Amino acid sequence: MSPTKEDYLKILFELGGRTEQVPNKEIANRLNISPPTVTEMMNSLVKSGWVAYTPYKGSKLTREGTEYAKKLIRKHRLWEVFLVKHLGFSINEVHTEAEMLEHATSTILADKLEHYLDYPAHCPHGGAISVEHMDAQEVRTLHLTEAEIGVPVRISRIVDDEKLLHYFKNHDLKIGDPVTVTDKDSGLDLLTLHHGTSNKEIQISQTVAQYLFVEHI
Amino acid sequence: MSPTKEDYLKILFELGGRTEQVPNKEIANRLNISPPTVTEMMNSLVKSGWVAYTPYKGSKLTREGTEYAKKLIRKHRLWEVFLVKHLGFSINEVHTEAEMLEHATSTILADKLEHYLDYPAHCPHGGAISVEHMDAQEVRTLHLTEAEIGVPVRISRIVDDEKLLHYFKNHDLKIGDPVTVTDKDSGLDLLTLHHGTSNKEIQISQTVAQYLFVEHI
DNA sequence: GTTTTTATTTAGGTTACCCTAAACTAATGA
DNA sequence: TCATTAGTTTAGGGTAACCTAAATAAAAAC
Ligand SMILES: [Mn+2]
Ligand SMILES: [Mn+2]
Ligand SMILES: [Mn+2]
Ligand SMILES: [Mn+2]
Repeated sequence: MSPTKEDYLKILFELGGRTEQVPNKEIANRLNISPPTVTEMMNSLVKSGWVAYTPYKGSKLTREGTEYAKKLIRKHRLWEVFLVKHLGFSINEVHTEAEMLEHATSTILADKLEHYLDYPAHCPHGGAISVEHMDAQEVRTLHLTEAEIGVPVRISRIVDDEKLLHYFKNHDLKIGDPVTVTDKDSGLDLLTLHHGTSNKEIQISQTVAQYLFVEHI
Repeated sequence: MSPTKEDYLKILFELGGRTEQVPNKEIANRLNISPPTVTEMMNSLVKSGWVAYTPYKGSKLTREGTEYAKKLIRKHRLWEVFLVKHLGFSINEVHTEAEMLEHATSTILADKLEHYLDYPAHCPHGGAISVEHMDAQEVRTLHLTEAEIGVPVRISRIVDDEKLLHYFKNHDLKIGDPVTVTDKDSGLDLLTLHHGTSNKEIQISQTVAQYLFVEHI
């Protein structure tokens, strides 16, 4: 498996490809490549058994594809922990580094690294590290946009994208913070929430709020 | 620069390409690729300024090529130190892992890793890590085959190749050991040496002894 | 229920990195 | 010096991973 193909599987996983069919365009957007390239690659991934692809509908990961993606994400997150905890990188910097290291990591290396890090449960962005816990986290957490108004929740995960991380930092939102959604305005694409620790009112875009995951307290 | 091209530069460096012209065949042998592929790649490396190539004669690294190779080797060796000292890999295992990690390492990452490791002077195989010390080590050390008979020397570096490391381990030779060459037989390709610590006599092949570096005590 | 728009695929093309077979150059040695 | 051999290059070809332009299918709008 080439780094390129590994990244396709990972993106597919992140876009919900283990349960739903992901349209080509979403993959193309995420990876900044042209749609025909995605079609071509999906056919190739089908041939090697990682993906089930229905023309004009989209792609789903096979069981093998899902397993592969999870293992890759585990490596990615282990490196992130190492980079932040031991090398002193900031949370916003680690994604790019881990994006490369993940492809250069054997299973043995990942195992030894995990042992060395003392089996951390989450990456700096709140993502579950162990392959077994990834599904559980998926079930337990919900997008901030899905949280009911008035029900207190806790921020548990932030999708690790450079721009998003900056946006959330600028709005003083971080993992562990207790928040309560007080208003959702779809027309203005605005989500208003009450921030538990600072006791302040924060307004963020609903589009961006999709990438903030919370769980019930 | 692709991992492939980076490895070409590194091999060129290891084969003496910063001072002498390295013939295509040697590169082809080392990388297990066909000679025509090497010709093609050398032309490409010339175009980007890393290599000076004389058809039918061989390739030399330019100043820029040499610098690039050294930086890559530094990354390789830093990872080796990390893998052995912190993750508990054996000296024989680390080369393959580092061979991949080196290409996934930004300068910032290398710098932070070096700091974290507390600026080690050598990799587990005795190779100098700092770019400044690489040249000095090159000047100071000599191939075991070049050591004069009767003059005591110390093993300071072993070329990190899986098979070679096994060979040396099987013959109870490791970095730091004081040895004295007692006989060299070119016909039989044999080199006899007296091992200072164990007080035993050891016989190894001269071909292989080329990959053992020593310095005067 | 057409028409228009959007998404996807097909067709054809490029570059990087690999190959084998054949031609050629350079070194060796009779 | 001329023939053999070893090393290198040229010629031609393949796959992976990208692209644009054009054709086609599906969804949305009228
Ligand atoms: Mn990646
Ligand atoms: Mn993360
Ligand atoms: Mn390498
Ligand atoms: Mn080494």
